[in-house]
Amino acid sequence: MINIDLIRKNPQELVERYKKREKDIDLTEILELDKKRRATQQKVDEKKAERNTVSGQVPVLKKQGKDVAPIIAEMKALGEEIAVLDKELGEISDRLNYLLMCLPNLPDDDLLAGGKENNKPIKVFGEQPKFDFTPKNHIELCKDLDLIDYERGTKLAGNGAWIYKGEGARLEWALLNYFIENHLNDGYQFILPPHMLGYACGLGAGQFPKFEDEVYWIDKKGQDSKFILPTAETALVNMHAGEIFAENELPKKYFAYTPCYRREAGSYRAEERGMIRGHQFNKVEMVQYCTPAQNKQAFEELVEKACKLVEGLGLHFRLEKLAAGDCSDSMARTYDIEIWIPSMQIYKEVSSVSTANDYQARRNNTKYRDAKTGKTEYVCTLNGSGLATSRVFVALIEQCQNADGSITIPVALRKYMGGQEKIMPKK
RNA sequence: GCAGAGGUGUCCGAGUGGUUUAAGGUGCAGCCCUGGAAAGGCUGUGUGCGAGAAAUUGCACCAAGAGUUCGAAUCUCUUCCUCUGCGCCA
Repeated sequence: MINIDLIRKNPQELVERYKKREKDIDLTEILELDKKRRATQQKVDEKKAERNTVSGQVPVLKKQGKDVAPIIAEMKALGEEIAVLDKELGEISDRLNYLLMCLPNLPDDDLLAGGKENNKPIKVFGEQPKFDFTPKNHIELCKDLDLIDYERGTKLAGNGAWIYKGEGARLEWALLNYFIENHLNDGYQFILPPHMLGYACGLGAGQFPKFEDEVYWIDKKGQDSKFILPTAETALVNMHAGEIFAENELPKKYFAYTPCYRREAGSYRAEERGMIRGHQFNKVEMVQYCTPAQNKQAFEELVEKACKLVEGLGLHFRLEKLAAGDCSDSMARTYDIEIWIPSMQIYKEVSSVSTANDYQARRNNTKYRDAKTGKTEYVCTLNGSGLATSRVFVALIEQCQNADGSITIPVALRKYMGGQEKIMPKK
């Protein structure tokens, strides 16, 4: 959520800043409603103040033997006036709040304007592998090595579902273990959150109302229902909703493993077969809560951690700074890690590291108490995948394949696979 | 899922319609006392939305929402959660 003071003070400047996101935002209704809300509240407050004082005197007057009937009648009329105004105030506030909840985050100043086309590679790690044989794509490899069963996955759960089996399951699990151990070593706290979350979590993370139709609802869509999380961020970023941290508790560093469940409605394309995009994929997610002063360093730390994980697998990838329009609506700044998929001749996102600044904290009311001033301020929340396994899996088996059809397991994963060095084709 | 008991501030806990600061304690902060500390004493002590240059001040908040009433922590309804017991458990 955007600080409404900023909107009051300089709406035109905000409109300009949103243009970097290629969004035309009209703030006039918000400004009008805000004015109206304050005026109405003032009226209601005055009338309530009157009712409080007058009603409070009733028992006193009664004791003195005075006739209170006229006062009660008067207050009844006043009460009806209050009810009308209160209802009006409620409607104004609801609408205003809804509009504020729909406003995207402000992009950080140093971001380039525009969309995807203005994303900027910052650093390239490793080199594109050269093959002196005809490399297979990951679907062929998974079938020949019997790692993934696509047909039966579809039989069980339809399009966009697959089954990890045998060494495939083991490789996936090894990746998760490798990530987890890394985060533990860096002092992050391991969280296994519930997968079914209440509506407030989606709203607090900034995913609702916009993405209400992109998640799976348990029962029915709506505020009194639950949805299955599309990323562990949704859970992690709401754990401290409504709480006030002491400044010395920050930064707070968490990571969680969960599958991520997404409808991905209408987003499939022919080239995204296999495990490039599925309704369920595994991910380890990192989240930090920190003060605004710690924000920059926390962001760099998360980027570095994500890079280190891919680097440790010896895979070729690049780090990209996203242009304002390509950052998701809740985020002020995002760096993507994109991994090389040889068969597609393209880099695909395996991690997205972002800071929301105080945008999410304002939505779910997460604060800290400044040690010097004693005042409460909103925290900053940051998140980064560390990492999403399904695409790392794809890149890994494609980049590490050999002429004989086997794949070489990265050294970092071997201890999670009983020391095994290669996965050999069956036959 | 059924039945009973609950949900009050940092925490403990009183409060079952009214003299309006939600008692009292505890914790925390400041001050007094002390050579220093403990004990003791005094003062202060939440969040949100408004008004005001500021001091200050209005409203709201006793799990959440709705209702009854001149007036609700207190009464009614709905929902959520916790505890105890029973039931269910692929």
